[in-house]
Amino acid sequence: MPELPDVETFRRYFEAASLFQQVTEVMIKETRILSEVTAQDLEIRLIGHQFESAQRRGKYLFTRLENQSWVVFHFGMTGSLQYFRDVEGEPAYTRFRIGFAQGNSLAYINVRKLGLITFTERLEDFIQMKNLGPDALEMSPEEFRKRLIDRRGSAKSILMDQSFLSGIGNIYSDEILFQAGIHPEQEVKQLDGKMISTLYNAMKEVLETAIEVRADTDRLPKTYIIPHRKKGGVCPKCGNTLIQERIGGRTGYYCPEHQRG
DNA sequence: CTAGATGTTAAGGT
DNA sequence: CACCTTAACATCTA
Repeated sequence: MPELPDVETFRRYFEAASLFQQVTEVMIKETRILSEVTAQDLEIRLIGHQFESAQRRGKYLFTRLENQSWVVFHFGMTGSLQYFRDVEGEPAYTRFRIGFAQGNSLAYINVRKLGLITFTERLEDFIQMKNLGPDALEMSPEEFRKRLIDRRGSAKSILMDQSFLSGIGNIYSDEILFQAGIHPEQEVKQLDGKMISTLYNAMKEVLETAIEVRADTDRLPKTYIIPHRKKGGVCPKCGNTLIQERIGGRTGYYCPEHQRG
C-alpha cells in the first residue's frame, strides 16, 4: 500500500486530527519498529508535547512538534494510520499508539512490522542519512531530465530508486510506465528528450490522480493498470493479457501492446 | 503447504 | 563507482 500517494493521504489524515493537542500517552507495542531510539526516549520526547504540522518526502512522513523536533514514520509494505477512541476500538496490528488529551488516539498499524518510527532534531540529517532523493512531486522537469541522463539501468528500477527520486515503488512505477507507454526494461539512457518528458508528465499525472482519490485503487480511472496487476490480468486499454516479469527484484506488470521495448 | 506480497538494506558479483 | 541479484526481515493470504 504505502507509496507516495498513500503516505500523502496519511499526512493529510494526520494533520486533520493530530495537531495542537497535548500528547498524554505513548504506547510502543512492538519495539522492532523503533529505529535509533528507545521506547523510553520516544515517550519522553512526546508526552506533554503537541504536533504542529506534518510533511512528507517520498514514502516518509515527518510530524513536527512545537519544539521543532520531528517524529518520523515509514510504513513499509503494510503500514497505515488510524484514529480511534475507545480501548476496544484499537485496530488489530497496532504497533504504536499516541493518546491525545481530548481522548482520541492515533494508531500506527503494521501487519508485517517492516516499517520504522524514529525521532530526529533535524530533518536534513535524517534525509541525508537515508540518502533520500528529491520527492517525486517536487522535482522539476529540468531536474528530472538532468538527473536521468547520467543514469543507466531500466526505467522501472530507476523510478523505484529512492536516492534518484523518492516516493515511487513497485505498484506506481508500473502505472507510470503504462501511462507513459514505456517498457519497464527500457534503458533510460536510450530515452530521447520527448520520451523523458512523456515519462515525467505521466509520473506527475499518476501521482496526483492517485492522491485525489486518496490512493484508493478502486477509485482510480478505468484506464489504470493497477487494478489489473495480477496473474492473468488484462490491459484496460486493449484487453491483451499483461506480461508479468521480474524487474529490479520486483514483480512488474506491463502491456505488450502499449509498452514496447 | 508453498509462494509471493506495496519496502529497505546488506552482501556479493559484474 | 554504478549497477544487478539475492536474501533477510514478519506475517498473512491465495
